[in-house]
Parts: sequence; structure tokens; C-alpha cells
Amino acid sequence: MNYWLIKSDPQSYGWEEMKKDGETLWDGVRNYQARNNMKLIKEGELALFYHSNTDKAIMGEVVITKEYYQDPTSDDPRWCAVDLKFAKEYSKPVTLAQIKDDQRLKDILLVRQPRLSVMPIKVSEYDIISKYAQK
DNA sequence: GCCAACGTTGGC
DNA sequence: GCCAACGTTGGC
Repeated sequence: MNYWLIKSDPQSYGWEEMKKDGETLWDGVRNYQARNNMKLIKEGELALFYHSNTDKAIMGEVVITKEYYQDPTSDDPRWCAVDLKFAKEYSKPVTLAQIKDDQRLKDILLVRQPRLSVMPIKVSEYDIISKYAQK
């Protein structure tokens, strides 16, 4: 079981829409590293849903319902999409500031590589974040 | 709204 | 294949 973090700009697709839709396809990734990560995601794995720009916080969790396939928004076979389903909303979103303040999370890719939009999360990191989410 | 960081593109 | 120029992202 691997954990992931996906980033979204709420102006293009926000957590509210994710909740309302229940299920959606995650497309439009045009970055090789993010794409490579996306190809490693397996059906049934969990991803943290992060809002960039306005909230700068992890809003909740989603489950991958379909592994990577050709991105329907592109004819270019290099790009792919996955399907996601709403899993749970955090009672307290975990903010970037909290993450940055926690020494144990200093190596998290969210901080070290701020522009990457799909990234793996270590189990230890996931555990810390989910504890913050319940507080 | 600005700017730094980074990825991508294109000319050589 | 290198590197400068440019575009995009995202934090502040």
C-alpha cells in the first residue's frame, strides 16, 4: 500500500467539487515527474488532496479507482489520467505551515519540491499528517 | 501582484 | 548536447 499526494489549484478543480462529484478523473498533468509518479499509483491506494494557492492545506483523502490510462484531454500518448473517488474529509485541514513546522516532515516532497503535482508520501509522513487532521 | 524556482523549448 | 530564454507554478 502506497500513499500519494496530489495537488490542485482550487480555481481549476477544488475540494468542494471533488466532494460534490464523488468521483472524478484526474487529468491534465503535463509534467514528466508527476506523470511517472502517476503511473506507479495502483487502484485502491490513497491520495491526500492538497489545495495550493488559497488554502495551502490538505483537505482530505481520495481513493484511486482506476489506474493510469491515456489522458482523454490529450492526443499525446505520453500523458495519462487516473480516476479518483472521494474518501474522507479532514475535520481539520492540515496546512502547509503545520507541515513546515514539523521537523519530522522536513523531507516531505511537498516542501522539498513545491512544484511537483503528484508525489509519493511515506507511511510515517502519512501517519503524522492524519494525526494533525483529527486534532 | 510579485518573484523565485523549476521545467521545457529551441537555437546553435 | 548545451544553455539561454521563456513560461508556469505556487508561496508570500
